[in-house]
Amino acid sequence: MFTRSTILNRAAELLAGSATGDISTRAVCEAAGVGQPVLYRIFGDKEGLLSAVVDQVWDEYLTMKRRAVASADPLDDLRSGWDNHTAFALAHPHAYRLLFGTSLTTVPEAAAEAMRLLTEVLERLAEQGRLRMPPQEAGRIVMAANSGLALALILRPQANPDLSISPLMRDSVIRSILTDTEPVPSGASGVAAITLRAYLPHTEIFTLRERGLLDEWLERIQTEHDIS
Amino acid sequence: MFTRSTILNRAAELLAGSATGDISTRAVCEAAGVGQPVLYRIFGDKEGLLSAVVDQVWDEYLTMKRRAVASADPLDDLRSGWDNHTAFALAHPHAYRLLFGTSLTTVPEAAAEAMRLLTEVLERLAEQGRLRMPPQEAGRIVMAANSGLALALILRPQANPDLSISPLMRDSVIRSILTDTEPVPSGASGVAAITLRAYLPHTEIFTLRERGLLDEWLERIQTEHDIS
DNA sequence: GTAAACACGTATCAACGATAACACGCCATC
DNA sequence: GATGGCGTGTTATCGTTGATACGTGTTTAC
Repeated sequence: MFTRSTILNRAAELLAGSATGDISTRAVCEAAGVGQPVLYRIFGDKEGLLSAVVDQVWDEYLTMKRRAVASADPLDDLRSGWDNHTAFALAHPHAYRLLFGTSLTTVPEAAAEAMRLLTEVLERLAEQGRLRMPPQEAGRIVMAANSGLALALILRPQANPDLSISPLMRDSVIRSILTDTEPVPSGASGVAAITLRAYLPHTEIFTLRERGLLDEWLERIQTEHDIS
Repeated sequence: MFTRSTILNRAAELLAGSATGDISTRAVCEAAGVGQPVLYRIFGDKEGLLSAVVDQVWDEYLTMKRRAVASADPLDDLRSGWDNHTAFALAHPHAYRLLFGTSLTTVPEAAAEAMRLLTEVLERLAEQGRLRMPPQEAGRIVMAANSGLALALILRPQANPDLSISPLMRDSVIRSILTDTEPVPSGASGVAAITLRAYLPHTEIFTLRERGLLDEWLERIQTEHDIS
């Protein structure tokens, strides 16, 4: 499949160089030195071509992000992830708009992968007891906020001339999903178990047997973490 | 200017009824009973037509919002503004996507007007000393977050099947721009449940069945505390 | 050696955005 | 009252675009 990558590269170049973010299959085929039927046999559709282009452009960004080593504090990863996301959007505005601003019927891959990487970082935060909501919901919030800001920066630069809004919004959103407590690196689970064991007698949502078994399990977590 | 409003109404209907969010000037003219040159003399361009359609669709929403009486607490206005914004986006997905997801060169007035109304509410909050940043910056943050969420709900409904993410994100974003006047509502037990649920996949001290049941119970605690 | 499978280009279609050229009704001006 | 400008509409047409039918050359299997 040599022609496929050729078409993909030329299409990506034309998309990056276009003023409106729209490209024609004819121009792509002419740049790639092939006829139109070749393109349609490989990608089936113009939308199929655009989806493949978006996936390719995003892939280099996502592989770079995957390769990045997790730092000691997941909060740093969360912040740098936001900054990288925003920088990528500004560097590839058309590809970004195709992924986050239009409804391509066949592009779940890049978006799902980005969300997966984000959720990983958030789960590390949750393990430390610093997340005030489930990682999935926090991920949706961060992703929606980040993409909303990036689209605003791309599509309305005159209304958002100041790029410093990005770290400001980043820290605001991150603050809103975190607890106010300091990080508890290792003992978070044990502390959480203690907290819940103290809470159990005051709730009515469990039967006596459930409560008893839950208390046993929480105790098991607690002793696992050597908190006495 | 009777034909202008006729064309505008027919175009809005066709846009609302279209599957892809795209309409052709030919179809609009045929529905309005006029020739194409009429459309082009009035709106100059297809983009001019789309901008006018977006402005018209948004106008009914904005006038409704303008007419709404300011409540005693600007925080209530801010919350209802978020909810109305989201509801409008879901009710008019194509017009919304045209305004917040594409780069119409002839900028619709609607975006600036929506931002102005939002800033008014935020200025009332600032007067009460409850805003931790200038109203303009807070407005950009809230607008970017709200539009990002709305676009995600419109364009990726399968990834965001739960509409309850909207009030969750609303309160998170609002909390992040306000001064810390209110404590975390539910506090320790809910956070402890979240922490332990994130910890469960990484421990070996439970069997698969134990882990599954424990996760269910922790979820029950979490929802009982309704962290939002 | 022959036929089937495959890949590619030529020519073409239907739909689209946009425009030139012209036709009609209205109103102020002389 | 004739006339010229002006707003408003039509018909016919151009160039471009997404998409495809069809023929041709090449490779592969037996």
